Amino acid sequence: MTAKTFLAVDGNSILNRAFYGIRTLTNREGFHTNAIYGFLNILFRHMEEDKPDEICVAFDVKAKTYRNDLYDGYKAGRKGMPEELAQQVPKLKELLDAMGIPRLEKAGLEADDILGTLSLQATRAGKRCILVTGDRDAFQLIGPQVTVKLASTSKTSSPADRIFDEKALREIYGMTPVQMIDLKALMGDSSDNIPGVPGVGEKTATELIHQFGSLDAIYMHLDEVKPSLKTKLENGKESAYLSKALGTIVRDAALPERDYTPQPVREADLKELLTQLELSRIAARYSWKTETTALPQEIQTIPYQPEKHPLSALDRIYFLFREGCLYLNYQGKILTASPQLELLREMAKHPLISHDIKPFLKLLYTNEITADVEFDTMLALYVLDPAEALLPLPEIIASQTKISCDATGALLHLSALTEHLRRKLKENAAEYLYREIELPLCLVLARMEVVGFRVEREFLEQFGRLAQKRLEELEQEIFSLAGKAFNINSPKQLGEVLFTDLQLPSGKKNKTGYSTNNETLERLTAYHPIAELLIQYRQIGKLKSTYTDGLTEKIAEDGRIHTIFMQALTQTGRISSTEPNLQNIPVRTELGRQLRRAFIPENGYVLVDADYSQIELRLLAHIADDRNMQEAFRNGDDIHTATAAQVFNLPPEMVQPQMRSRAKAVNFGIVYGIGDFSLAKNLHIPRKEAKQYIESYLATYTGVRDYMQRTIQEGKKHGYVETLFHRRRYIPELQSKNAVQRAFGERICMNAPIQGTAADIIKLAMVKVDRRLRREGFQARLILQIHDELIVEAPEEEASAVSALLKEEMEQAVTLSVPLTVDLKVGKSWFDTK
DNA sequence: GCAATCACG
DNA sequence: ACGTACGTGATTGCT
Repeated sequence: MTAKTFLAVDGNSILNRAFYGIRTLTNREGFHTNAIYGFLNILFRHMEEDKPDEICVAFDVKAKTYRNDLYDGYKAGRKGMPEELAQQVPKLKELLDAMGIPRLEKAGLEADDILGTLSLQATRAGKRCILVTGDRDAFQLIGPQVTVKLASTSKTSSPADRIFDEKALREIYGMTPVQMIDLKALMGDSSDNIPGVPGVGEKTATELIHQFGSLDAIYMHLDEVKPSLKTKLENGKESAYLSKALGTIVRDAALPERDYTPQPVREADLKELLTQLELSRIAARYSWKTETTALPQEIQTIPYQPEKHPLSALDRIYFLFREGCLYLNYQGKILTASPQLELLREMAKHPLISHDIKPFLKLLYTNEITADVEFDTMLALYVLDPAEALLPLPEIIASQTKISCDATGALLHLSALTEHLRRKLKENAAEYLYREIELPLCLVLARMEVVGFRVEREFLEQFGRLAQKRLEELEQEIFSLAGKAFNINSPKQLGEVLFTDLQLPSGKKNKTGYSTNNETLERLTAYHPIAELLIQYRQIGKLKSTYTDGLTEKIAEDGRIHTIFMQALTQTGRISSTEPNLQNIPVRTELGRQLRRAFIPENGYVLVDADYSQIELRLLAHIADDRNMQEAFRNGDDIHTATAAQVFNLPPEMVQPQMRSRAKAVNFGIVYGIGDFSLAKNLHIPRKEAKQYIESYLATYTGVRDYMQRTIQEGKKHGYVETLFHRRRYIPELQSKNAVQRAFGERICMNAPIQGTAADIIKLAMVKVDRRLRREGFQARLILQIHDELIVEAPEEEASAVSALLKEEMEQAVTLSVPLTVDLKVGKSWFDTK
């Protein structure tokens, strides 16, 4: 049986930290709640980290302590508690009582004396003791079974940085816990008005302790100290011993040894208190059904309703946030400023309008500032014409409003651009797409970026070392087969080795010479053993450079990778992921897939992975209105088998694996606007045969055939194609004089509405999933989207409820002529969600 | 800064 | 005669 864990919290110290560390927060009546909110979050965090068997929160009592009898200057000059904090203390005590958390206070004792005494009692009872405080004085209490955790309100520092034990003390200060008392006796502590020895600061005090070991020893060996210091020490002797008495935490106070096991929560009382204080985020941690709990105040999009709220232009803030610098249009004047907290809070009182607002939203989220987002011109333009959204702002303004301006002047014309885009959205019937999908999604993506994906650095590094070893072995074998050393990573040098030195049959050429890509190497395996080695070398080299090394560099202080989602980049409506790209982590090969073991959830959490099954083919069936294909999906058939059965005119049970895989290739190809040449290449079959497959396919799915014709016609007629939600893509290639370009344009006509509608749907699902997770008080949060797949990091106990929520919101996001189905997996790593 | 290569949906 | 399936991002070599 392992030792029990006892968690003792310095209530006053933590309350102070929380009060000064968290922005002002009040309920509607103006009662301050920031210290309570911060205190409870810190308490919860440590309870989750340490899972203590017993807990005690200690408070000071407003009374003289024996220290005031010793020295009437003790803590003199310290300001009294501000009223905003003082009012929160009794409420916090009520809350703790309702939560069943034991607390303790005793006249004449300070909270750290209670911690000192409790920690000694706990040690004697054979328990592990963890002290949570914001005060480094507690280091003197450290012992073999006693550790100190310094609390902070920031979520960024890792728990390990805040845990102090004997070893840490030795490494950081080179001292034992007891020596910390003497250190302070010498150097004093201005915050408690402890005098110490005048003229002796931290540096001298530390040297003295290191040299002599203790205060007593110093005074026994005063002659060994240089004269100037000796005088200071002699004069300050009384003060030093007084300081030592003041700075020594009491460990033998008369406290009854009672049971500090947490008691059952008094639900009704706690709920009432939290409702009164409007601490819905805290309430959300308790699994009540939320009939009355108000929505946590967060960043939200707000509608444009000029008839209801005739806002003047001055009510809104038009601004740009670029490279860490804020540019505001304030009453017609351009202000440049750094994003200071005060300014952010001031800005957040107004409806916000910007071009590319996501980086600013991340700033608000990290500083827990709430806001209303009214318009983002980049996102509006993106749904109207994705090719334009990333152009420099002055070019956008010029092309949209015929106003010419420079980069600074652009800010002055943001309102004109906004009004113009509002009209265009209406014209294109794209208001829903913009206001209910793209704009709210921006808030979701900002949060996902801030949260990040936890990664196990050790795993990646070990993987990298193994890869490096294997690469070196392969390199030697390759050089020996090639008969010389060369740069394997240079396609040019490799081509020379393969096609000149070794005289292997060259195949495809590219712009610069012979191709050495994987397809070529596969072909060469029939001629020379070097090909197989090169394939391996390339694969492992890729894993090492891009994934092992590349990802390790991107791990942030918090142990997580924070990708950036580009929301206005792709021409189809998909989002992309950069720095690093988390949407192309290997999965197709077994070796590469192992890397996913590095992607893990926070402790006590799991990953929930939900992916749409065949969403693009289902959308093809719906959009093309192909009754035959719809039938297969409605029956729940395996679509590739069903396709093979139809095309080869066989009953499904007679379909052979090779037939299914060919049907699968055709199904994929069709979505891209396939040609016989490419299908032939893909399947390694004669072009004629490929042509035959395509013809049979289109004869089977006549709805698809007609749709392909129709969408190309539409594209040529209007110059653009649209998704179900009216996301537009203009296709200038259709006007090209180059037949290859025109054919490309036609394939875009066929593919963009399908790929784009799939993007619209998963985006809508993300907005809905995120909204429900927060409304219903889950701790779970979205962390990644990979085109047809969502990954949520959820506390273990929420896993099943979150799975159900994901499935429901994703499958029901839209109603089509075919069902959408979602597959779910839960695991302790991304690898385990296969 | 481009081309080649390869990782993903 | 021509080139040949949609959408992305990161790394490497080379000019």
